[in-house]
Amino acid sequence: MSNIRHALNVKREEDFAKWYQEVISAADLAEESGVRGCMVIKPWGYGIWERIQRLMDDRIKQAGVQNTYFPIFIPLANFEREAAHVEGFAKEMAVVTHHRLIADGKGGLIPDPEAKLEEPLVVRPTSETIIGDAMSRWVQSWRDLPLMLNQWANVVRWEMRTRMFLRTSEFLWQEGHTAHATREDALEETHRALEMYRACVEEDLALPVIAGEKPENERFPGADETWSIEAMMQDGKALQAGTSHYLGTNFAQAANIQYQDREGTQQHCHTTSWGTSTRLVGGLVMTHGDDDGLRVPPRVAPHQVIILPILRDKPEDDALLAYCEDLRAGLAKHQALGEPVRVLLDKMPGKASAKRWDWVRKGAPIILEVGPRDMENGKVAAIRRDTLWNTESGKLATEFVSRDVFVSGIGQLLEDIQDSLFREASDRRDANITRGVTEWKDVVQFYKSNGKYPGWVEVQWSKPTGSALEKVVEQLKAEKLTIRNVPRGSEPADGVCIFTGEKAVERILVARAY
RNA sequence: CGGGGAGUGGCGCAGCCAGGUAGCGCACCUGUUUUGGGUACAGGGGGUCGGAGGUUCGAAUCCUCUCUCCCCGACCA
Repeated sequence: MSNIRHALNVKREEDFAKWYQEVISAADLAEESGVRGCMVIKPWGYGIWERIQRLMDDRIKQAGVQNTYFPIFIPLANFEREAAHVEGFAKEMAVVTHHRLIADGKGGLIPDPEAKLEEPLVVRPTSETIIGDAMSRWVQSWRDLPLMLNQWANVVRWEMRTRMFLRTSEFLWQEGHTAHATREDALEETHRALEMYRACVEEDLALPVIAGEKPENERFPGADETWSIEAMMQDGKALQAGTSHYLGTNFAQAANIQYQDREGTQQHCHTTSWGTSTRLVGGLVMTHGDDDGLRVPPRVAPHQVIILPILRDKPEDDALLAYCEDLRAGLAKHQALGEPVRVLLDKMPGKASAKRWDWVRKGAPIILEVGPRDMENGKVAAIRRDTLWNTESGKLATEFVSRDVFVSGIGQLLEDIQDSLFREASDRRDANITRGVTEWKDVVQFYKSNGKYPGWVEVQWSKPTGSALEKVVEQLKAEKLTIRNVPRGSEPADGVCIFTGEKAVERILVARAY
């Protein structure tokens, strides 16, 4: 318990924001770059992102969506077309105005005034406009629909305040863009993407989420409907982990995406867009991290098993390494969670004990220590990252098991870890959603008295619009609260609106958010 | 972008108020010791003190400007 000596210097309960940063650096995920709001993603962090990409990409392709790549630069005129979109993004755009540098005469360089672009290019904050432009050329007939595209790319949004992975000026993501003949088809796609995100994030990243529709004030600029999956972090705040938008015909009208229907008349397409980003890595940290660093769920772990030979700089090391290599090959032949087990034999020089703590902080699901005596006895010393400590003794809960038993059970073990991480997170999430609050003062009181771990509150409302909604948003803002979403498939409303006192029409989740 | 805080070897910090030419812990390297393990001891390497300009005989320390990061707010994935 208290005698446990943790691998990090900051504990979650002491200072969650500081702890988060320490995990990012201690787990070797990323570091500051010196460029405002931009980060360098290091091998372990990028490896996790690559796993997410891989699993998400498989799901995207299974749905019949094709990958493409569009330019990072968007002509200003192109970007200007959709009014709400412009209004939403204009204030956070990076703009390219010159194409050449010249010496400033003081040993430095400045943009060449002679090389000013006739029309500035904006760095994409998202690609609806430029992809819409292509769609207008690619779609002619109802036979061309649906057109379903995706791209993996970087985007730039000039953020006021940034946080590693959660909100950076440049981030990596996937953006799906589809065009359909009818509203029904586009809505179906919007929900299909949302469900795909729910499944990927819950099953692969082990982050329990609540899928639902965003209220009007939280909609994507230019969307008719915005849906999200919301995950609860360990400090009780909500993290939007993925969004899916039904764009109506707004972008189709702006970009002139039309098709000729079976009757020969021109119709505007109904489009959708949906995205998930490197923010998911931040969600992984704030959901599965503990006071010893990160815990990576096996499905997204670049390496699921780390073999650490206890090398002693002696001739016997060769035999031990051969034994470990044999162990590695044996494990790699097994399947876990539908894929070959990913094993790393860490032969890097250095003390095994120091390397063990490095892997603990990084969150490799299983660490195997193999010394000469293990080799002799045919055993391995196995450490499960998700249940690291023996809380009674305050020591690591290392298990000495027979090598053969361990190898044949690896698939089941990794599955157990994946499941238990998800269960731990979803139990915590469920325990911290409070339902049945009917008075606004109780909501205020709730957040006053649960400052450390606010959690979420479900309330009923009358779904006001326009200025009435603005008033509600102001009221929430005063308590640092936001409406997360209207959970999909929740019970119908049966009370009165907590804000207006009118008859309630639906249930919403209220929370503090990242 | 407003308010507050901070940038000193890889990490965490002291020194700055009362200018004199850089220090501690961890990590790292070498050696010895130890060997079911976050070992111990000894020796050693590494920093133009975020950057630029200024004051001064002399600046990590004082002044000006600037960049970056953190916290709070406004904005947002």
